[in-house]
Amino acid sequence: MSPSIDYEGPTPPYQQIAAEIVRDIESGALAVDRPIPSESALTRKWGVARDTARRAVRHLRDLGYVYTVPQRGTYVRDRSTEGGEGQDDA
Amino acid sequence: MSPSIDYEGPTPPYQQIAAEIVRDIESGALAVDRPIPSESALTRKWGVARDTARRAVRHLRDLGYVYTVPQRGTYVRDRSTEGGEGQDDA
DNA sequence: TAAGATTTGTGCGTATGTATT
DNA sequence: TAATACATACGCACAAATCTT
Repeated sequence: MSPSIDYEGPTPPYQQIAAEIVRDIESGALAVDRPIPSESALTRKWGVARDTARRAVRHLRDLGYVYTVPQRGTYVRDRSTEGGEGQDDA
Repeated sequence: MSPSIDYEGPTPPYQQIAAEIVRDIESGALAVDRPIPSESALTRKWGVARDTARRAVRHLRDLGYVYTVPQRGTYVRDRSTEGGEGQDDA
């Protein structure tokens, strides 16, 4: 199913994209240590600018859902037992 | 003296700008809870794009040197005793 | 009350450098 | 050599909140 951005609501596009990826992670659609869609992929999939896709990825990193390997890609992080720095939410 | 960016070295411009502000903070030139130069000011002062100025500010935030109040400005954070989340460096 | 300036937040487009495959 | 992907940097624009006049 193709996602769509809501430009009217209060939630910024990059957060909407991040939320979608979070759902994919928590549902298991995106497994641990597997790459999430690239910036280009997100750009095409959502019809947004690269910066927006970048913000989404950065947001996920800030939330601790993923980790980025420079010049390689961004991967799903294991939030279950690895380390204890997992910030749950609010 | 007017600062200048070194575009040749390995240190990206936004980090050079951030480092300069860190020096101002640690020297006391920028006091706690006082605003650091705005993004526009940094843009003019260093002759860089706003994106670069924003990165510098974000970097300072990531390092725990400042905090940003939306639509207000970015201020020097008290890293001495307030809270214990101060990440010293590496 | 209103207008204007200031500042941050967000978005889009593009280019270059570097590393990996 | 080429495609892919990330990091960084440049440009521009508008919105929202704040502050000043």
